[in-house]
Amino acid sequence: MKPDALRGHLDALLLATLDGRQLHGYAIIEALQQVSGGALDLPTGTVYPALRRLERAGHVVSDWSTVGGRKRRTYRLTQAGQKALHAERSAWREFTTVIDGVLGGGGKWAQT
Amino acid sequence: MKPDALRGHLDALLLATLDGRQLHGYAIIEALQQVSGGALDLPTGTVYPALRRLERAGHVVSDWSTVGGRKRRTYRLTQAGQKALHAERSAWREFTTVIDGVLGGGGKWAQT
DNA sequence: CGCTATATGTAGGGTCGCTACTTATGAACG
DNA sequence: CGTTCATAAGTAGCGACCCTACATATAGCG
Repeated sequence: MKPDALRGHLDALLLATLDGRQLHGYAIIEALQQVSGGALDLPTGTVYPALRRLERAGHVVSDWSTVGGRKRRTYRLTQAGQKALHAERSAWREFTTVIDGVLGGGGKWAQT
Repeated sequence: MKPDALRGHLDALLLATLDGRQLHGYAIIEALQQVSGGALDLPTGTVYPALRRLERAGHVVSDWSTVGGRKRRTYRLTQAGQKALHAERSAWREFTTVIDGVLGGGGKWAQT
């Protein structure tokens, strides 16, 4: 998959991954690898800044914890984040519908 | 639809619009408006540079013509463009499958 | 003549994911 | 004890690319 096809959809992935549970950054990356069957292998330089953006936007909050001497910043959705996730899902459906309409067309552009 | 959700998918739209016919830039914009029911209203500053990129890449070629005193640069797909369109369609299917898998999940993230 | 639709184009900016690098700890291995 | 690897978080800077705004030109209408 080309690198930045994700442009504009990364937030949705992160919010969805945090839906119903709390995870730290590293775990989010691993979770995305798993659910995508390895197709999504996001570098830390992509995920950490994105999480901070989401926190600045008020969509997630973070707590520090220390597990086995290692610091973990654990994120979870806020109510605004839940709302944002809902909005992202709608936007995604609309987006795919529009693009599918252009790409698929049903069989060429067939003006009926 | 947020403006640059298109990021990385614009080429696919343009190639698909030119599939099986030849159009000039302005007509491409109108065609995309029509097939998307108005959801896609691309500014000329987006489309024209994109078409030149595609031409540099060898995916389309252009011919000048004058219709009613107005100059038109008419584009059509090359064989490489056809191939690229095919690749874009596959990439799009893969992309949506992956993102759908994360966003939909089937009902939360349900680790089975 | 002025205004709108048609038609193409350039300049500059801003976003955002990526590459590459840094820092730090615990565990395993010799 | 020292080296290396996995875990964990982070920053700096780059580059692609879509957008806003503007420039240019003609045809047609009032």
